[in-house]
Amino acid sequence: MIFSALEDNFLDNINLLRKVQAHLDELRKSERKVANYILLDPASVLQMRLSDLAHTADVSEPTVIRFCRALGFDGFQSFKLQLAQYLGSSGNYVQFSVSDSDSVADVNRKVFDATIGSLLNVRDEMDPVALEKAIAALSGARRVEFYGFGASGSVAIDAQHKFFRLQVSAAAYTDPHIQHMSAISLKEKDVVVAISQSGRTKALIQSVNLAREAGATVIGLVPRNTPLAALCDLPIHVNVEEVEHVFTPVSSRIAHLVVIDVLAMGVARSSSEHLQDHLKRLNRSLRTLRANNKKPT
Amino acid sequence: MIFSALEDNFLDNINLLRKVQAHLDELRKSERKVANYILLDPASVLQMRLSDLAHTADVSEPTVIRFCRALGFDGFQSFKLQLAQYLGSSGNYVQFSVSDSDSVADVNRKVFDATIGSLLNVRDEMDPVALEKAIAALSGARRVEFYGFGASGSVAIDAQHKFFRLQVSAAAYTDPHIQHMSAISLKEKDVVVAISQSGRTKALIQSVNLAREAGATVIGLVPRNTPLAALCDLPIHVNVEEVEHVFTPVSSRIAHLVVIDVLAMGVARSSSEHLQDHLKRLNRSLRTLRANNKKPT
DNA sequence: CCACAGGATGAAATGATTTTTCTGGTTTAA
DNA sequence: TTAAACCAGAAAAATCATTTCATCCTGTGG
Repeated sequence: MIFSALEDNFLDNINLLRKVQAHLDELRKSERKVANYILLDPASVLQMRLSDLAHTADVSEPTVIRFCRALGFDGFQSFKLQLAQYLGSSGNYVQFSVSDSDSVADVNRKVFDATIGSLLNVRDEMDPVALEKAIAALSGARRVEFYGFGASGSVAIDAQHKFFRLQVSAAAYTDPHIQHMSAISLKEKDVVVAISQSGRTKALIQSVNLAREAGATVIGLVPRNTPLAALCDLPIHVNVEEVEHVFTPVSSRIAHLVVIDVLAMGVARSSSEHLQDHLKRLNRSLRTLRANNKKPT
Repeated sequence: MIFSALEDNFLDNINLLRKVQAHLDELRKSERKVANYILLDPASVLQMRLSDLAHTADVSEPTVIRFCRALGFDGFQSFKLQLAQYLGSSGNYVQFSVSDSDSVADVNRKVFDATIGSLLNVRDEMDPVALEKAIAALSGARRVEFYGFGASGSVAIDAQHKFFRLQVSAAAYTDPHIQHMSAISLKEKDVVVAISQSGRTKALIQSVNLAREAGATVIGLVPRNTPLAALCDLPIHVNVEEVEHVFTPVSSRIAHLVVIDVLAMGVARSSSEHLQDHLKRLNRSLRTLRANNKKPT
């Protein structure tokens, strides 16, 4: 009972609809009608009064209230407010395409919102267990190499950057030959992070195979159900449904970057205070490369 | 009058609080009390009834209603719902710091949310006019070069990538010497995009100076009020307030990437159908580098 | 300096909507 | 088959938002 209460609380702020779904089977029959309608068209509920919803779901008004109470809310109003917040947080950021009539401000908004939408999706789809394993592997690694081509190449470089700062011996290779050469020289305590938006890049598959043969652990930032996902020791699934359209921005590389952030944060956390000292010193030394606030002459 | 109505409509779905702010001076004195309280602590309003808010703001209940109407809402309820949606969309994603007691799932959530929060901020702070000018400059450019160091280096590389696809002659330099050499060889129709998280990197300032002397147009993705911002022809301000803490992820580079996406989208839009053909062919040719769905042997 | 017009404000009445109570019906288990 | 528990809705009650209207300012012209 306590556990379920905690869980409720956890879900509360995350995903109301998921919570409704989860409670479906502990609801009474007619309350379930309400739940089903809400799941069907949550947005429309916002404009409704209690009696509207009751009528639409074909139940009486007290039933709707009992439904709200069953989910832990004070009443209908309080439920509606939560719903509004939830819809506000996830409803707005949708796939889109830019049309010619859009102003630059529109384009700006759409690109940002699409990116945010992707991030929200990826965030909720993330598998904490896979992350945990990956963080453990990275923390214990003797050496970490990041492989990627094209847009994922710059993700790899960025990742190298991040892990450098954590005093992890890191490299990023975006050239297939070098990748292969490096892969065959890996040892057991080494970790490879393979980054791919398609999950099917031939050269990368080959690098991963070589790395595994050499005994290294391979973490993959790849879409689910792809050849690369099947090949990695520790696949981290990053699924960004991208409409295949020239005017759709590619936000999957951004999702990848954020996942790298999560991994880096995890590694940093699991490391010693010694590292934190190091990071402070690093920040200080970077400052000498900067000009101060005076207008340059 | 029509214009203002349009503008209202525009702001409606974007940022309720900003809308309240904008209407401040056309409100009556006591209505303004309501507005001020709401701006002060919007979240608390959600739990309040009409009479609570009236009492807290030290006005009568009809006044609160008149305030809501003045903003174009049906009444108090409808205002509260909008507010809930707005707070849901931007309120949740706040700065944070990871603590030792956090689970990996928590870390994941926090890192994503912080990133999303930054993006929302940057999105709303973006100056469409600056963007428009930058897009115009890029569209007309003979050659585009991206300069950046460190984390901004990988942003530069990513940008080059993106613009390559648009058949723009693009280069990315992350080495100061090469930057300088390239900068002095630029011509008038060339464009440099200088990317910096700090806005004060000495070497980058120098490169920008050289590029300007050579006659090139310099676009800057830089924080406001920094030496680099002052130096660029077309500064695009990207302000990510980052708490200076080792365990805070650096999300400004992600904001930069999204801004690059916006620029690329803008350039793509303003270009010919010929380009769109090109992009389709490009996608097809990339496909040959990929394995198909069969499990690799 | 006063009187008056006009708008701004709040008290109280009104009306809408939510919530509670209670009763009739239905299932379940002995 | 019957009692017990449970479920659902009608109607009453309570709550809360909205409207009406009277009052109070504020500023202006006499």
